[in-house]
Amino acid sequence: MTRTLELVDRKPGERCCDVQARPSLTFKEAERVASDFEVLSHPVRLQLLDMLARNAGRVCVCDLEAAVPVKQPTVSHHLRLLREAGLVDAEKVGVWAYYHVDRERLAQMRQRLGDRLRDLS
Amino acid sequence: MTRTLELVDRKPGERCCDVQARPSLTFKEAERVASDFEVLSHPVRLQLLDMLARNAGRVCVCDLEAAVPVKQPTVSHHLRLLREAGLVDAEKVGVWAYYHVDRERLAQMRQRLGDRLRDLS
DNA sequence: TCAACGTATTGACAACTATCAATACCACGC
DNA sequence: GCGTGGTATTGATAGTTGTCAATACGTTGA
Repeated sequence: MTRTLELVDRKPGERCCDVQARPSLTFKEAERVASDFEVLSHPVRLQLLDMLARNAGRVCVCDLEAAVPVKQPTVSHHLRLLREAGLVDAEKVGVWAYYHVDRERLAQMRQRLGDRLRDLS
Repeated sequence: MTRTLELVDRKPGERCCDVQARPSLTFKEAERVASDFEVLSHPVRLQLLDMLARNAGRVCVCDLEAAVPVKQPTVSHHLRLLREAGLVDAEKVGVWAYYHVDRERLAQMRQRLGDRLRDLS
């Protein structure tokens, strides 16, 4: 509403618009939001998260490995990114590592992203 | 619930888990979702989208340029990615280009991502 | 102590992304 | 036509990310 454009009667060299639009999102805030989206922007990480979310308990790395089309070190790499983002956590039992989602952190992120998407719409 | 782990009585070489967890998300589906998240995973694109969403009408490129900490070709690059994702559209008026969000496409994406986030929680 | 096993890390490489200077393109007024 | 001004594209470069073979690490059973 702050923007009632008159698209006629403007010449090169003049202001293109009546009102200079301003961002309401600082770059720093945008960086924080972007990093949320970033961790979700890879298919393997989405598949891993999906498996962990659907399996109420814990899932062992070998099952995760079997479910995605990349090799073990790559799975480990993506699991690390998910851990660093706080979305999942791991527990070692004997030689095995069992992963599970951190439902609270995941809910927080979902809330943040939901809010942001709402603001954009 | 398909997963009632017994974390004891397992030895290396045996199955680590009772039930082999399976993904419910194919790699192809995951790729589609990931590409949605990807376009939102850069701070400059988020700032641009934010500006466009908040300004009911159209915003000219020079205002967008002034609002983000990158140079004109880079702004143009990010605007192109947003266009290719279908989230914004452009209109040329004289020498100027005015951008606006595609509310419908944005709403669709919001719906998709909302659904997906719900599934993950 | 040792060998076997599951997982994490390292290191190297390819692929991709972000960035900007230079330039092309196009509409405009003269 | 010509020059000017706004935007898009090109091309080059630097930085980042994804990938996997090789290896390290830690646990287990013998």
